[in-house]
Amino acid sequence: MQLKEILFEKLKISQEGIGKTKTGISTAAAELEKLHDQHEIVPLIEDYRELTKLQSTYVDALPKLINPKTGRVHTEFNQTITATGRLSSSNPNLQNIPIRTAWGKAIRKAFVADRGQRIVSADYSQVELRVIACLAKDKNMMEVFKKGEDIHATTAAKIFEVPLEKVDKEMRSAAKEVNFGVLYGMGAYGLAWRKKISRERAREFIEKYFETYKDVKIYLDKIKDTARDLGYVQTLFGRRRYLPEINSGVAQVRLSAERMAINMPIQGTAADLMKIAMIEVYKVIKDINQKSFNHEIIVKMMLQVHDELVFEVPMDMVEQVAKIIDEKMEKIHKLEVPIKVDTEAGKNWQEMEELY
DNA sequence: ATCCAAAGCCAC
DNA sequence: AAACGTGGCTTTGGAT
Ligand SMILES: Nc1nc2c(ncn2[C@H]2C[C@H](O)[C@@H](COP(=O)(O)OP(=O)(O)OP(=O)(O)O)O2)c(=O)[nH]1
Ligand SMILES: [Mn+2]
Ligand SMILES: [Mn+2]
Repeated sequence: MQLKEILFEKLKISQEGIGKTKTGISTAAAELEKLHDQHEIVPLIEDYRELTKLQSTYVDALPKLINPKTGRVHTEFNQTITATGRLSSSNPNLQNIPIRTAWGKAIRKAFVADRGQRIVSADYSQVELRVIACLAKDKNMMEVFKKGEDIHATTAAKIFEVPLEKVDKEMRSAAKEVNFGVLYGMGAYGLAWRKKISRERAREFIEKYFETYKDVKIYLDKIKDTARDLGYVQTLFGRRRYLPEINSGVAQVRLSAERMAINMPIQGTAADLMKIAMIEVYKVIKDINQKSFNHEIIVKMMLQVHDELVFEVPMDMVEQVAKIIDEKMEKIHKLEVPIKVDTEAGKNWQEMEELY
């Protein structure tokens, strides 16, 4: 029995303003939120959805996949799946471990370092914004990064209408969706719907965004033009994505291809930078391990999460190793803006403390 | 028993 | 007027 039948047929809750799917009425989380106060069952369904998702995908699944020999969960990193050059992870996917909600954080906390070890994580700061600032040679955006400012935080202050100092981690995270969404072609309608703001405010935000970063706008338009001419787009390092549908006569298909076209060079360049960084970081880690007692592998590169590398490091080496990794990643390729990496360490993947 | 599409949702 | 992108996993319901 489907949830939509219960809500809209049995309980006869109004369908006013509720979005549709191909087959009927949507019961997605954002739509349920609208019904939150319409019936006492709705908040319970929202909680149920979150909990069963986390239970089935992570709590039930991951412990079964612990390798008895290593005591660890091992993933596969796929190198030839994505259209942009990113890796993907499967069986299980360890690139989508929860972090957002309280229960999600509890799951992430289960990823712990071995005895005497610490988890070290190094994540590129605002990575695709830095990449696009360079590719577009956008004066204003490059200036922002040279000054060491934070566009996610700035956007959060605007969307939530609070002073910059009042922006917390959760608000900053929510602002990422706005920054990347707007960049990659989100409309005023979509922005208003996602952020629960008026269409007018959304429209104004997008307009000012591209007014502020007008070279970005010009650059994105130029990518579409060259995609139409050549039939492909490419990253800074020449990785290509072919997009034959960019010249489709069907507007929906063509516009979709245009959004793919503007995203790929940015997401792909960030992926290229990370892949090069992984090779270089591996080399220095290998050197460190070769100098260890009995050439034992003591520093381990464990995971890649698109713009983040996760390591296991002996606790007495954390500061030294983190510094080497951090510098290698930041200097991986000379761009016209500084590339910043945020490095953290902790006993588990949830309770991490920033280094330096 | 196996495959498939759709909806929904986790992450970057 | 509309229209962020990239993935993978689970559940459901239907078909082979
Ligand atoms: N199109 C799109 N790309 C996203 C989204 N979320 C993340 N990304 C991409 C762009 C980010 O630069 C990149 C890495 O994600 P992060 O969570 O590390 O964010 P970012 O590096 O921008 O900020 P940070 O300083 O690390 O908190 O992944 C999204 O909602 N839409
Ligand atoms: Mn990042
Ligand atoms: Mn990240």
